[in-house]
Amino acid sequence: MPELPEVETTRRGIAPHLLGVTVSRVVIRNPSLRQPIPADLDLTLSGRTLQSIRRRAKYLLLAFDHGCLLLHLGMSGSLRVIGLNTPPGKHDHLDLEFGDRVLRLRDPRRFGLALWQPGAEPHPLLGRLGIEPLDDAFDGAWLYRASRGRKTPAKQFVMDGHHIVGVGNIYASESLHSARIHPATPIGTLGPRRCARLAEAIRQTLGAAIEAGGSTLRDFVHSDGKPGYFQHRHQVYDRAGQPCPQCGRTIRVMQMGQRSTYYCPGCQHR
DNA sequence: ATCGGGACCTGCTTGC
DNA sequence: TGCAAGCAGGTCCCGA
Repeated sequence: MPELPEVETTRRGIAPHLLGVTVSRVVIRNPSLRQPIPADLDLTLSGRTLQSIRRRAKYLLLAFDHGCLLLHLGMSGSLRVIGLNTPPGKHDHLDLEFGDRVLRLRDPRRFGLALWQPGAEPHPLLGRLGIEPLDDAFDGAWLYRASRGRKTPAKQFVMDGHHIVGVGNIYASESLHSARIHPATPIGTLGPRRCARLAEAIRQTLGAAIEAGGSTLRDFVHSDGKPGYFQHRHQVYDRAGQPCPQCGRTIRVMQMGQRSTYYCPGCQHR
């Protein structure tokens, strides 16, 4: 499920219900995520008060005074705040109980993560992450500098979290379409103006999706509904064979780096 | 150093 | 209707 907009929507959805509240118990039903959930997490967190929830890339960082719980939703994860004693489903692997409410992690494919990082140091997994696309520092000049000499296709570059974080398969296709750049264009061949267009398209696409997600925040608790932006009509993603909303040409799909890549042969050029 | 491919998992859709 | 193949929004690790 989650690309950056859903992770950010999740953060905003759960934070008001949990900030400043003390963990009463941790229940691990199935520790087998991409890495095992630490078996002693109950011991680590019980009695501790949640200080903040931040996001870095697609990681959610739940900070306590003695360390930080890292959550990642992988391909299929989701988090809900529900009432205590709500019966768990088959793929509800982890509960953080906060008195009368529960933060529940569901993840059918189990590509997610729940890891504990003691102390104030950031977890090593965060060490090699690229720039946040919504940071002021991310702009056309940054992209131009970072991409010189590279032959990687533009789509793979913007999806590589060591360069730019949070741009997943959907928003990579959408951003490139918005910037009118063919996904296979070697990133290093883009000039300053196309770099500026692409950077702006990424910021704009992600920003709009977060805003759309915000419209469903009030339903976030007790709900299994998908965030609003997910019902939103994408311009090219998952629309192969349909007409491009911009120019009417037929949208195509190709494989790039094992992922389906949607583009419009009319709008997007190398 | 950079890049591509395989690996990790389950569930849903598609096609025979 | 049943079954197998193919595909899905992420990331890490390996080898060329």
